Amino acid sequence: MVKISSKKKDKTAEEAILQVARKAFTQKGLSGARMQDIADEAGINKALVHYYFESKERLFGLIFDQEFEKFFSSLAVLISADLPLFEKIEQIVSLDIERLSQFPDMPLFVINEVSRNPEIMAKRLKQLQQKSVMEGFQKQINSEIKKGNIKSISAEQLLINIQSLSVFPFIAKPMLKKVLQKTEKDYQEMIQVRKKELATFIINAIKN
Amino acid sequence: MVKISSKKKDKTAEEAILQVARKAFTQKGLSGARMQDIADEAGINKALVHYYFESKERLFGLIFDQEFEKFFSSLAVLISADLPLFEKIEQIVSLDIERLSQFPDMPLFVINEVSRNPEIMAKRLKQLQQKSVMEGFQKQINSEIKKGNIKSISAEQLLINIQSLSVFPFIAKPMLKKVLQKTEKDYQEMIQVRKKELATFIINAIKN
DNA sequence: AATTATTTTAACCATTTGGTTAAAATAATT
DNA sequence: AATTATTTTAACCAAATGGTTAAAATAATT
Repeated sequence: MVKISSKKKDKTAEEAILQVARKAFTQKGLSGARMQDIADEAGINKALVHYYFESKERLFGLIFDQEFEKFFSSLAVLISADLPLFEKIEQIVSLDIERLSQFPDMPLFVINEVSRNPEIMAKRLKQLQQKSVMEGFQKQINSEIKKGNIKSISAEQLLINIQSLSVFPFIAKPMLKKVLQKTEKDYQEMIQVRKKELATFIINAIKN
Repeated sequence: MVKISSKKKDKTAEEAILQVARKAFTQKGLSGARMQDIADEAGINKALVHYYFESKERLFGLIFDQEFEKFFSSLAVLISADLPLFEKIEQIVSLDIERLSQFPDMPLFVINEVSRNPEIMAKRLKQLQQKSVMEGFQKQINSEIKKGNIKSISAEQLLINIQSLSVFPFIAKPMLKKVLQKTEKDYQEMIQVRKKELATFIINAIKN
């Protein structure tokens, strides 16, 4: 029988656990999340979590991999894309903010866990050939500098600037919300304004 | 006898605990830090930690207050200072990066704990009269816009941009270090370059 | 229908954790 | 020197935590 059957609305236990674990880990971190809570919220027994995922660390590892992927996926591709510099900046900012709006807990989670345990990145970063990506981007920038289109800047600093401007407002959201006394709706509107203005801000900063 | 006596090199137990606890909490967070570890590293008994600081939460609260203060202190003053806009931007960036170099763990710690428990800010933020500070800054910016010196931008967005560009490289340091394949020395040099270039970057972004 | 494999659970277990207590050591006061 | 107050410790404790085990429920296969 082709498995069209029975359950379909209620996802399998395995899926439920993953979904609940992601929420727990991204919000509370590795040390803050509780296996019992994950089991409870997934509506199953704690032993079943271990049955499917062995240990807290392994479950965490799976989640981390996926979130880490979200952080860097498509970014490397975009940086290497064959696009005019200013257009590339626009697309990176736009992509960043869309991605971050979709997964707001992701960057703080990844940054935190990498801070707690930097080694965790070693395995995950292998495939990304960062070096060639950065070199290519630097070439494009050097070319624009030589043409007199933009001021002198390193690919690294420009990239850090772009990511800082995109990511920080999501990482610091709860703090900024309080400091700026904004409601959730206000904050999201502010982010939308940013999405429009940020690329211009960056381009103005470097263009001659 | 005027207390010139005996101990002077070895700080009191209370001070030792605070120092060790700060390190533990800022590096591992509230849930990650262990009272036993704090006692061990301070070279005293765990009961003594409770004797001086009552509970983990209270000890944490003291540390948080101080780190929170570091985050915002002098910033509000500088924003309200009677300085030309561009000069003000230069000073804010400069102050930020010096402060962050001195307390590199502070921003991620504060952001994290506020994310975990936003209410924690309520009490601490009362005194800062943010509203008037922001309004004053907005006036200064509006004036510069009207004079045609800078492009249109809100005080909020400009401030978020400045803080993003300053703070993010410290928050994301372990990650960026790996991604950019930098040694500690390389990274610190990169930060120093930033300290010089950042104000210019921001000013270029807004000036006409 | 009987057997086998898979999924799920309840009941435990050892360790860790924040916290307490009562006594001991030390310092201050009389 | 004796008494009182403060600081420090060792030994506990209860709750929480990650993890295990053996049995029960369910699904798949024969």
